[in-house]
Amino acid sequence: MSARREELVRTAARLFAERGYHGTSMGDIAAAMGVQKGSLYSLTSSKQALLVEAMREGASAFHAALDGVPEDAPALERIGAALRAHLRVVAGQLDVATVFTREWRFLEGVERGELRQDLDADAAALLVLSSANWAYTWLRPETDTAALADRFLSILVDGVRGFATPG
Amino acid sequence: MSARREELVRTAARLFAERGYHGTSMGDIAAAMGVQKGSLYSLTSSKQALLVEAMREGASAFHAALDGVPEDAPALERIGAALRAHLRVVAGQLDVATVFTREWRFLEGVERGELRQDLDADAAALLVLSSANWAYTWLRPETDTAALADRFLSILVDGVRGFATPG
DNA sequence: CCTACCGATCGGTAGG
DNA sequence: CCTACCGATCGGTAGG
Repeated sequence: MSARREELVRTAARLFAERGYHGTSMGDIAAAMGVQKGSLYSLTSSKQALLVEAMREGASAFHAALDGVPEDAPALERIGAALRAHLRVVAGQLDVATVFTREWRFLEGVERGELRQDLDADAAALLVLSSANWAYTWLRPETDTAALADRFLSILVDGVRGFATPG
Repeated sequence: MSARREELVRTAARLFAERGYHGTSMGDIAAAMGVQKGSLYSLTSSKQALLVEAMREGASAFHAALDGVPEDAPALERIGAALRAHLRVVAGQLDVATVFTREWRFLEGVERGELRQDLDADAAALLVLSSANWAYTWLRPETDTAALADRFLSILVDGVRGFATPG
C-alpha cells in the first residue's frame, strides 16, 4: 500500500469522524487531499471501500490491543489491562476509533437492541463497556489513559468509598 | 401542533435514529408517511427543522426528567434519581433519545474535545455519564431501568466487592 | 395532498 | 493526476 493511499484512508477517517460517513463527500476528501475527486479513484474503488478500510484499521488496532492482555492472570487484572489498552487506542487513533465506534452500522446489518443486554447482564461489565465506547467523545490525545483506566477500575472494585478525598 | 405533524416528527426521529440524519432523505420520510415528499412541506419548512424538532423533544424529555430530582437531598440520592430518570427517558423514547445523543453535532458547532474532561475530572462522574450516554445502543424498551440504575449506583459507591454473588 | 419541476450535488467513469 | 461528463438523487418550490 502506497504512502499516498495511506494518507487517503487517514484523511477519509478524519472527515468521517468529523462529519459522519453520509455527511462527507468524495469532493470533500479530494479537497482535503489537494486533488480533484476523480483522481481519488486510482487509489480507491469507492467511498464505501474507504469506510471499510478505516473500520479495518480500527478493528485491527483494538484487536491488537487485546492481544497484549495476559491470558493466565486474575480476571480483574485482565479487565484492567484490556481497559487500559482500549483507551490507549482511542486516544492514540482518535479518528479511526471514532469511525469504528460510531459508523459500523453503515456496514453491518446489526440493529440496535440485538446485543440484548438486560437486567441479568452484569452491570459492572456494562459500566466498563460504556466508558470504553463513549470515550471517543471526550478523550483527548494527551489524556493519561493508563491512570484513568486504573481509576475507573478502582471504582468498579471498591467504589468511590474506597477513594481518598479527591484533590 | 396537528396530530399529523407530530406523526411526521416521530417518523423523522425514527429514521434519523436508524440511518443517521444525512443518511435519511425527505423521500424516505415521505414514503414512511405514505405520501409524496413534496407533501411534507406543508407540515415542515425543511429537513433541518425536523431534526431541530426531534432534538427539542429529546432535550425537553431529559430536562423534564431532571426536574423531578429533589434539590435538597444528599448528593448520592440526587445522582441516583438523575440516573434513573435519564435511563427511563432513553428506554421510553428510544428514537428521540438516540437522535439527541448522536446527532447533536449536526446542529451545533461543538467540536470533539471541547468538553475538555481530563485526568482531574472525577472518574466516577465520567462512568455515570458514559453509561447514560451510551445507553441508547443497548437499552430496550422493556428494560427495568430503575433496577439497572440502582445497580450502577451501587457499584459506584461500594464497587463489585459490595455485591452479593450474582445469580 | 399531488404532479412536475428546479438547480445543485452526489458517486463514479472515460479518456487522456 | 486532470477535465469533462454520466445518470441518479438530493432538498425544496410552484401551482393546483
